[in-house]
Amino acid sequence: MAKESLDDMLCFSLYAASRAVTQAYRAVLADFDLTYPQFLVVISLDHAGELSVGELGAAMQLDSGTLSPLVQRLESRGFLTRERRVGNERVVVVALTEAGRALRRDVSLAVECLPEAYGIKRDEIVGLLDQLHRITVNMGELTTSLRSPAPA
Amino acid sequence: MAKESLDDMLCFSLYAASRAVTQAYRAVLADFDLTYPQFLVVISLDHAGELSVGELGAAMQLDSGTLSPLVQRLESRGFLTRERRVGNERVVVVALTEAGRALRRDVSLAVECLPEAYGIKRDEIVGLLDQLHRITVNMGELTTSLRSPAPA
DNA sequence: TTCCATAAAGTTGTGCACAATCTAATTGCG
DNA sequence: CGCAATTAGATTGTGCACAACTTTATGGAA
Repeated sequence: MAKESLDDMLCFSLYAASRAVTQAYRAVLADFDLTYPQFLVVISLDHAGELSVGELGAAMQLDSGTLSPLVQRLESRGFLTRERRVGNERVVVVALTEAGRALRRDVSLAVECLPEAYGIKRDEIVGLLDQLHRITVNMGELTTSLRSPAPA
Repeated sequence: MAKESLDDMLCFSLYAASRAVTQAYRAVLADFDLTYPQFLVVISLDHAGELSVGELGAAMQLDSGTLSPLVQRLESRGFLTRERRVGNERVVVVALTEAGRALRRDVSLAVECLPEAYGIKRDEIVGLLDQLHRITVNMGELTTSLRSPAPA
């Protein structure tokens, strides 16, 4: 064995599929000058109402190093507000503005057509989502254990 | 409907799973000072013997804007050679050096343990790879058609 | 109350992704 | 041949991802 090609490696198939999907979203989101991660932030905030930067990071699996500048860019364009929580000034709470909610509505309509084009049958989707979640959880735990010191 | 959370969106589940897997690889590859895309280049070259930058791009689905600097970094560390093809000086042919092949062997051993940790049963893998390939192909075509002008 | 550990977000630096542009080599057509 | 169109890579600029570090705020414990 060994010498397998990239297409037989699950890690690469995931990497390629994720980028292909993101590119399709990018093509649609370009009309709104939104990047794909920015789109995810808008979706999350519309869903949750308001979230701290940390909660947003938990939802998207991203740290403040990625989210802070991303959220600042969306704030500077008027799509969301950032304010420190009274009683705990460390926490920055983020919420959509009315312009942000309008954007969410317009963008949702525009991307609605994309999931149909996956070529995945409706009855395959639930199983696929479950497999992807398992991979995400298991790899997250593995990464954590790889970084921890070996058992004392 | 609408108002669904990120975890129910296939695009996000793919994005999260891909990053989680890449992070596990990163934790292992750190010992070799290799990034995940650099690892994929080493695998591809070991598999194919030698490839032009364009062929490497076709295999990895990346353009020269990403590959050129990446390949140059690997060349500067002595893992591969870059030379223009005689008879067509536009083409740059890339191949592993002996050091590159040795790196491939060492890295392969180190990452061998990762696929077992996905938590995906052996008999699920083939179907999952097939679904991911379908998504990659279908989204690639959709992106192309979204960028082309409407049918004349 | 003072001080230290912890927590949350922001900052900095590197390397991808990708669009857009540029340069140079090649092809082909008049 | 002469030269416009094409092709292959490289370059430039923006924005993510992520590690490492800094800043500021909070919460205890002595």
